[in-house]
Amino acid sequence: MAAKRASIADLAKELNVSISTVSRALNNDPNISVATRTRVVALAQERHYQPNRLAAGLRKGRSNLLGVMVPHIEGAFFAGVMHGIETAATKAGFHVMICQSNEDVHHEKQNIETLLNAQVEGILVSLSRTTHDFKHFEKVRKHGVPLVFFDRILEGTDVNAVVIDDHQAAYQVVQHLIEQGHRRIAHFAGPQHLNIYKNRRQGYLSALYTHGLPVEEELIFTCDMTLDDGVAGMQQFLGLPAATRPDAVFSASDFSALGAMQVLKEQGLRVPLDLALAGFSNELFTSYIEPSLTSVDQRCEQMGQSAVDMFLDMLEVRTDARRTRRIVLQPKVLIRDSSVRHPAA
Amino acid sequence: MAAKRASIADLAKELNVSISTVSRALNNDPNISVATRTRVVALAQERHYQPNRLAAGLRKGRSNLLGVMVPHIEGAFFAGVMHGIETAATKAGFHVMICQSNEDVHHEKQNIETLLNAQVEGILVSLSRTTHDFKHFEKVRKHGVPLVFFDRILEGTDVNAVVIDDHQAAYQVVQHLIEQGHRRIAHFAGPQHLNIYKNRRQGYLSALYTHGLPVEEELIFTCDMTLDDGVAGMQQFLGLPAATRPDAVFSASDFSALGAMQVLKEQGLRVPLDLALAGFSNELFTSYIEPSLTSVDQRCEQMGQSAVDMFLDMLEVRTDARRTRRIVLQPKVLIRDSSVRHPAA
DNA sequence: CTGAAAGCGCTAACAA
DNA sequence: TTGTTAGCGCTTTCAG
Repeated sequence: MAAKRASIADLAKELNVSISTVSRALNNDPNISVATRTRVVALAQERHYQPNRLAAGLRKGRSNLLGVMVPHIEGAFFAGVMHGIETAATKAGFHVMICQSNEDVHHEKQNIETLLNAQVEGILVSLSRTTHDFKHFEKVRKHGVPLVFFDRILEGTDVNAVVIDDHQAAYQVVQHLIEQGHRRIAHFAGPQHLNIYKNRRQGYLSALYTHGLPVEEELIFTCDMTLDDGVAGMQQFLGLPAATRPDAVFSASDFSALGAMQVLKEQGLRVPLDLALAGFSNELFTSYIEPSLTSVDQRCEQMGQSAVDMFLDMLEVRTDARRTRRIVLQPKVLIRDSSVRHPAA
Repeated sequence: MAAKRASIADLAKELNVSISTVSRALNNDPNISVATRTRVVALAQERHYQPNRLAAGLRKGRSNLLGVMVPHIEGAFFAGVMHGIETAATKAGFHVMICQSNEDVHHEKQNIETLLNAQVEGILVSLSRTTHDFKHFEKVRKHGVPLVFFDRILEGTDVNAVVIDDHQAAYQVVQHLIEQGHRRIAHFAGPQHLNIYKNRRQGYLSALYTHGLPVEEELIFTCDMTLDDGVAGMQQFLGLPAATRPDAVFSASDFSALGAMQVLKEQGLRVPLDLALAGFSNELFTSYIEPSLTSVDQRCEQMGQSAVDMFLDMLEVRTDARRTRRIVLQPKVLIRDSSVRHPAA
């Protein structure tokens, strides 16, 4: 079947008017009589006319495409951000083109190329875990394409970004742990070249410092934040002499916290009585496991929304692209059973 | 900054060759001398030339865009499918444009328009829960754009689709429950205009029938499959006279099963001892809650992959678009603690 | 209010 | 092997 799509030219011929008249009618140009507009619109409807965005885009130098690259789409966080982005972008008349880096710099580079020659008008990125340098993003700048990072950005770079206040969130979690009477608080830390893990670690350290607790290097386990890493980390902690063992663990990710919890259960240790636990990201399962896991809501939808807003701003004021901006969202600590010494009666 | 993007014409002028020569060099056309090709490629690199896909697409009547519409992106299932789609599409040289219907027919209609005039070359759809009729998809057919449904399709329609064998999966789950000694097996059923829920219900009924068990209408609770629905359903079952109460529940979704589990725990009832539970979808949390929840792996990645494959097929043999095809994937039942009477020692 | 015409960047005959 | 030319479908001056 595949009926050839009707074009503006087709409609024009059929109505005996010029191409530009049809175009105007269809684009709500004021310079056109109501009569002709009605005729045009009617026929367009009848012929199931669909404007060709490729052509319009080519002509106007716009594509109405917004590129998004995430490390992966699984998990509550990125799915939530994607939802926020999609909603905001659609409202602003943009289509969202999505791609995943699979936590791999190589993929990341390639995707940048791909997005660029799809003529996206902007790119929103959350870095892959294996990204240590920035060269592939220089190209984006050179092309004058607005670039907004969200959540994961490279430490020490000056880029437009929307992030949450990881430091503050970590600080609050650890402070809460201290208030619950814990004194030897351990930390599962992530790759320190990523802002998020660095800041969470700093927040952890700040809280200890402020409350006069010493920092014990042996209580900081740096890893990739998977469930298995959490298992390994907890096993390592349990291997310490009883006196130096932690009485609480603040993990920079929910998955590692879960791994730790599994180890504790296997060992017959009780959470939070024998050891308190807190994670990060408010993954769906944190509410459902037992005990429920204290975690941090990262405002994912809001983050997607803000990233799109920032992109739209940059689109308007292309000129002072020199000035970098940063939006910092306030996270929300969610206290749950895994960290409360005396659960409410 | 925003250096104007170099075009083929720019390169041509700078090299004193014709536009088509440059085009050929860049597209690996054999009809060109190695020397000129080298020169062209070199300059292209230096000028950070990016082909303009809008222009190429306009000319070739192709966009390299594949549209995907899902009800929402949260949850393990759709995220997994999206991953499969993105991977397969990228390999085939397509970009993925994503949009969500938010389980709302209205949105769904609108998104179809949007995708169509973005000139996508195909559309992959999983229906919104509130979709009861098909009109808005007729338009897609009329435009000759390949349309592939996955997972959720409308009952009684003849469309290209890739689904899992929900009937079979449900049958196996219920059979397993029967083998565990359960005799009064209840069912949380979803909206019956959707194939997936209808088939799961049929599978449930088949299993009962095959094993000589009666169907009790009061043991079938039809709802929207949310966590709250599961709570309500379980409460209703617990309200039945002791003698007619179910001893197992097969829920067509993990969330409802979880809701049921929560109610049981509150009531001090033990799973699976007092009542066995099974869900559907293999949501992440099903492995992590206690007891772990028996569920069904829907082969999400594979589904995405197959949907893209089907689309690619349709692209090639546009002619016999009359013949509809269906790919049926085999699901995998995951037996976990929530349904096993005597857990392995 | 309407039409003619140029051109966005690229590809693909057809010539040379 | 290279160049010339004609559009893909649309927007947008500039004339009328």
